[in-house]
Amino acid sequence: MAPVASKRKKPLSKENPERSPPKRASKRTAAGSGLTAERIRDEALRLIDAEGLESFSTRRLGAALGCEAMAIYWYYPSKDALLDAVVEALVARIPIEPSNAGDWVDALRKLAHAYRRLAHQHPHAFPLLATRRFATEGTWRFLEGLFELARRGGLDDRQTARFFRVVSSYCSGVALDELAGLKEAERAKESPDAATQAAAASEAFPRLSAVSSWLEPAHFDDVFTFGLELLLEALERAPQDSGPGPSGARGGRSKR
Amino acid sequence: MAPVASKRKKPLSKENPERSPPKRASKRTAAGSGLTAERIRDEALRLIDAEGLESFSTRRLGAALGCEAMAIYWYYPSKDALLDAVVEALVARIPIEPSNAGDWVDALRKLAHAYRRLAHQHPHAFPLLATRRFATEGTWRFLEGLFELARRGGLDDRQTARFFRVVSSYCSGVALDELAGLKEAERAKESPDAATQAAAASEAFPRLSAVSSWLEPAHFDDVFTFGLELLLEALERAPQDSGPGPSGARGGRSKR
DNA sequence: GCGATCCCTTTTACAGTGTAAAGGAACCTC
DNA sequence: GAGGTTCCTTTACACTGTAAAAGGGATCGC
Repeated sequence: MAPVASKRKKPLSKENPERSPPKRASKRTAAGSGLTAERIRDEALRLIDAEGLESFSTRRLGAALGCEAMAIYWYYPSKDALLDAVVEALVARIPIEPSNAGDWVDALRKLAHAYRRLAHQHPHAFPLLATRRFATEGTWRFLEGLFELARRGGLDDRQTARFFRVVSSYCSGVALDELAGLKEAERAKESPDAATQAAAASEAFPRLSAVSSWLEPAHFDDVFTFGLELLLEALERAPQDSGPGPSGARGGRSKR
Repeated sequence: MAPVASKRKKPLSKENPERSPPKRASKRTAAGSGLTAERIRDEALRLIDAEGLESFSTRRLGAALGCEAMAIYWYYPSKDALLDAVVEALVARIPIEPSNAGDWVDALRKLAHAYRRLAHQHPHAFPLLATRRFATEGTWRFLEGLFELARRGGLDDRQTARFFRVVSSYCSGVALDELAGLKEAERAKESPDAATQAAAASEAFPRLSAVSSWLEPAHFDDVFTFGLELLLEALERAPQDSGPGPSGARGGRSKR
């Protein structure tokens, strides 16, 4: 949910031997042992989804793949790079239509919903997204199309950037909040200890308790849509009230 | 930035011996060795700020404190619990005025700015906040006051919850995005490798490149305030247009 | 005085981590 | 065949969180 990034954290050992990850369509018979970068990455995602990010390790991944942990390092220079690839695979799951035509507000809305859906489908893997940036050809192409749509809709670059950042930040913020809320609810279900504590709190803080009940998982969809539409409505108003000129500081009525 | 949570992840060994962390004001002379839960937590935060979250370990913390790593475990049942305490100390740094009077929109605005400032002051520690929930007496009191303000402003619980969640999610989303952006910029500065890649991208994706320039650190303040005020303006409109009744589904014109 | 008891810290140990480095074994090209 | 490239395993190292036990003081009851 954030454009423009570079890659690689480590030059993989010394002075870029750049020991080629498997030259696409290796001449060697494909019967080697079935190990490929894609299979490793997919299995990594599967493991993370199944057992959580904390307990994910290269040795466990190796075991799941039927090889030693170190075999992975022929395909990825580090665990970190592998996780980058997992993130890449995740964002690739966001459906991006051709979207040559159509209005950009709706494109942004679809993107927002898809992004949040991703968080719910991969709750354990999603936090990776929030911290890492991703930079893939496909993402760039998609954003290029999205921003072109914005231009045709009459928005200048600054306005486009603002709304994009605002909406995407909102989405990842909400998603993280929701995941924390879900984990919370799970824990509360299996330990009665927290229940009494919550009850005590609701007596001491009646307003907090009343408001919090609207923040529970049952209302997640409602709250998310509420905020998103708030932003999108402002976006729809944006082109016409662009003011006296292309520049000039709008918004921000009061500082801090 | 999210209320209501429970505590403890592990029952600390077996059947709650609950080996008491230092009974406040222990009768024993305070000359023991100067080790206290607070000092440990503060030093932990200092270390994380200074050297990053990744490289923070109990042994390094022990070294910084002048004791063995295991000494920490008398004060905290696990590293995780210590990190919870660090998070607690962090949110305690958010200035919370008495705020008996005043309007709640402004209180929310101040909270938003303070939260983001925290992210910038503790870039390495901040990601802890985004994933963890915190539940301290002080936070609860603060939120109780905030929500009471909202009630006096004419908002019902549902509306209060929505705006609170929307604004706080927005803030943590933006903060994370900005931190990623800053780390990015740092890396780009020291490795010229990425520069060429970026140049290539800007040729292939002119719209993306033009819009992205508005997403750089120089415009962080501007973009953040823009989105925040967008939300707060909607909040200011909220009480009067509360519609025909206390319930009823507003917003959400189109689904997915 | 003298144990017993508590509080706090160090010691030791263990299972697990990421990954550098070297050693095969299978195949391809000459 | 010989030699090189490609993929995978073995071994090793430094480091992690933390359970368990073993001190070492201070303080108590006697």
